[in-house]
Amino acid sequence: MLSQDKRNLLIQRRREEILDAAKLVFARNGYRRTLTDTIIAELGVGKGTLYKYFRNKKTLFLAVFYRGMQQLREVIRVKIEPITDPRQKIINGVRTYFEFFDNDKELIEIIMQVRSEFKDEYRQNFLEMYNDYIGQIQQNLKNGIALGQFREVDIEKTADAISDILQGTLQSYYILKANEKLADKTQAVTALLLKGVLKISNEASAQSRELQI
Amino acid sequence: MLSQDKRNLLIQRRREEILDAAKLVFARNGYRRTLTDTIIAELGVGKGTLYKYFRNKKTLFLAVFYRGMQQLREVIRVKIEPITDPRQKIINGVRTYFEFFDNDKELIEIIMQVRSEFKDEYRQNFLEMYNDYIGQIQQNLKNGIALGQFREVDIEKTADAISDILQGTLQSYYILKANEKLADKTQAVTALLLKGVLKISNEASAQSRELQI
Amino acid sequence: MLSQDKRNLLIQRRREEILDAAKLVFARNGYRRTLTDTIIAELGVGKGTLYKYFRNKKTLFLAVFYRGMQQLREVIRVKIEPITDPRQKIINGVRTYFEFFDNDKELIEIIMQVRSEFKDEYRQNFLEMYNDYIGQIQQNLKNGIALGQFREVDIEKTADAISDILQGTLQSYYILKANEKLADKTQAVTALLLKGVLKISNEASAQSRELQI
Amino acid sequence: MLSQDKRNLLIQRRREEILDAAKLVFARNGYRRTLTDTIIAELGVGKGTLYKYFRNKKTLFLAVFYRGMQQLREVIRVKIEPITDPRQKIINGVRTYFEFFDNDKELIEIIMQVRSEFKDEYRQNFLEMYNDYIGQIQQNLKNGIALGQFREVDIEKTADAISDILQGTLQSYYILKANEKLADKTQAVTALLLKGVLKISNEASAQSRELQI
DNA sequence: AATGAATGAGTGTTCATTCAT
DNA sequence: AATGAATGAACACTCATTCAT
Repeated sequence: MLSQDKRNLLIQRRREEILDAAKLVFARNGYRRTLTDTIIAELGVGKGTLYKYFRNKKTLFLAVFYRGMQQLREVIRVKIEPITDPRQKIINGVRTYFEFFDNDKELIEIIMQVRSEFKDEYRQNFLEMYNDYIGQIQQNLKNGIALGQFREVDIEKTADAISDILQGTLQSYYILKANEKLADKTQAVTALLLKGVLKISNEASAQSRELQI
Repeated sequence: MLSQDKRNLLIQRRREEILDAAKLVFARNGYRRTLTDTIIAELGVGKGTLYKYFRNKKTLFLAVFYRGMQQLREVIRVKIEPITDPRQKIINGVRTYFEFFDNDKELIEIIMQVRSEFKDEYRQNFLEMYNDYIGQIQQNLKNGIALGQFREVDIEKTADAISDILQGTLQSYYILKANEKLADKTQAVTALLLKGVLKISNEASAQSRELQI
Repeated sequence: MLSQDKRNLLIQRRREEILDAAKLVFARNGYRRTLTDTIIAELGVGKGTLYKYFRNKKTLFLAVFYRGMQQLREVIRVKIEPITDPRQKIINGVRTYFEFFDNDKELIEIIMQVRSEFKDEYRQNFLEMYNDYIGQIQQNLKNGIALGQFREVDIEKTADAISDILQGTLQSYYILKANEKLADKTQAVTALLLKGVLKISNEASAQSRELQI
Repeated sequence: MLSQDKRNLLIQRRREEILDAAKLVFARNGYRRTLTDTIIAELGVGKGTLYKYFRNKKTLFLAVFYRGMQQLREVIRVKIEPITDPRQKIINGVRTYFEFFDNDKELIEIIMQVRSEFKDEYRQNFLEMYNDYIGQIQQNLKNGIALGQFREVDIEKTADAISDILQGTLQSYYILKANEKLADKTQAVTALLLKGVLKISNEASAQSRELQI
């Protein structure tokens, strides 16, 4: 009889193995086209084992997603939260976000699948991330404005827009399966976020009053 | 007996009716959860009729999608292509894009579904739109730079980033089902695209060289 | 296009065919051991057809049961209800009940299966039959007593006991698969119900007061 | 190290504990719906232990049943066999039978389950009980007739009918889950068995010849 | 041309039983 | 002797598509 500790360790390890195999197969085939048979074949375990660890296919799939989101949160917490300079925070935030997904491309597929297959679950998770993520962007904008670095933008809407450009970049990367790395887009995205396309902001700002927005 | 023309007209009308009903049901339930039975119930025709007009469920779904994309292209062609001033083109482009989807929210759902269910078909369509859409953004950036309005940005990557922010905005709108209109985001998105968040671009630009990007 | 009437007729006929095949297979193998595949093989139709007519296996099984109970009720209504003489009603009632099941032995199996697999559904049906069945036995006892034919028995409990002897006979017949007919038991059962085993009731009755009951 | 005797005693005790837990769970949920997991949870032992004592679920279930039948036989042997007066034997037999099941209601559920799930095993057991049970009823009828207490009934069929009324009473009690005790039915059942419903047997007997049986 | 009854391939999930520790 | 993690055979049910009328 194994000690309880050893047993728990093995169970935990097995759980992770299942999540790894499932992530691989779900990312390759999509949620619907993935057969539980394919996952267990990948794993080399019996079907009962799968169902011992996860109640059903949906639960397994969402567990893969939640684990990924947890890992993203952790990276944000470690690499981005400590940064205090608002400009630097945007720059590093964008790069870190992109690098995270460069290192875990399967997770992009998983996220896209969750969005369309389990919109409710995705929405809830998305809202939960507001604190760690959009909330932080908002705070960063506030800090930048207070320090005189940033223009007095509409904080909420601008934070949304910044979040959206990241999501959108991920999305188009997912669709086009570009061979380049996401992180290669850091420069262009960051420059756009920080400086926009206009040559001289102030002047542009003056002129834009004449423009019909 | 109807004349051939009249018959064709009727057939065309019936085809549109089917697409309308299918769009409604697909948007409401998603592609997978939509039953052909639900579509014909919405239509009030027999199942054979559906299959007379569309080879299968997938074809019908993609036809709904293609029709929507065609309509978007048409709007872009009429409302955006004629604009020559680069700044104005960005501003109006964003607004027009958002207003188009405010007027056809079901299409947002359809697009999101196509993306995850039929990635290949979506990719192909996406690439086809490059000429009308990303290609136009690139041309606009070139024009703006030539006219001295825009900074000398990396045209391809910046165009991608602009496209991504629109896609991302659509995406987050889709997820959060915000009650506000998409068009309400025009100001914030446009300001970000044009001016970025930095207070004084040139100065910021100078400083950013010190920043680690 | 078939007329609506003709269509309904065909649907009704098909429904009955399915019930017949299902009764055969359920009676032969029992509810649990019956595969839907076996039923459709017996029928020679596709599986979808089965599920078009009956929502699931349980519904189909209970439909077989309910149809049988309906037929029993009908036989009781036609052959037993009209009888007015209390003694004759008991005699004919027992015989009719036994003959009904001699003519539909599969139904005995179905009833036994329902009892143990779907006790709740059986109980409800049993209670519903009280009006047509136990209620009638009670009324018959009352009439017999009023006419001076019957002793002044406890009507409710005696009616239950009469019902129980019929159920029990069915039950033991089911278990022992006797080759003889149920109806052959009519004489013995009826004699017991009417006269008991004692030689002279009155005397016995007197004596039985001394007995410890 | 335990002595062989002590070990055997422990094994025997453990076996009884398993049977007790299994009876409880089988009676509560029925054979099919009972999971071996539920039984071991009730017991607080591992699954391997269960299978050490009983080859499989069916064997365990039938062991519960056989133990109950054995106990019934023992009660009959002790309480009924010694009775010599035929009338008293019927009266006490019915009461003893009912009281036995009042004291072990779970066994009623077990018996009903065995009947429909393992008809063959039940039939065999039923036949084995003929000697102790139906055989005894037949002998009692013979004795009653010889003593002049009982009418000259068809011994086999009447014995069957008497057995059937007991089975049927058990059955309807099982279905209706009456709150009253089975033993409360003794009077009505016994009266029916002994005296029937007719007021004056002899006269009735005469008249019944005119009746169509 | 329109209908809708019939089809049947495809798949997630359960749970009794085994056996390595 | 006892454990409980692992097993995998078994099976009900769905729904896009067809085709006879």
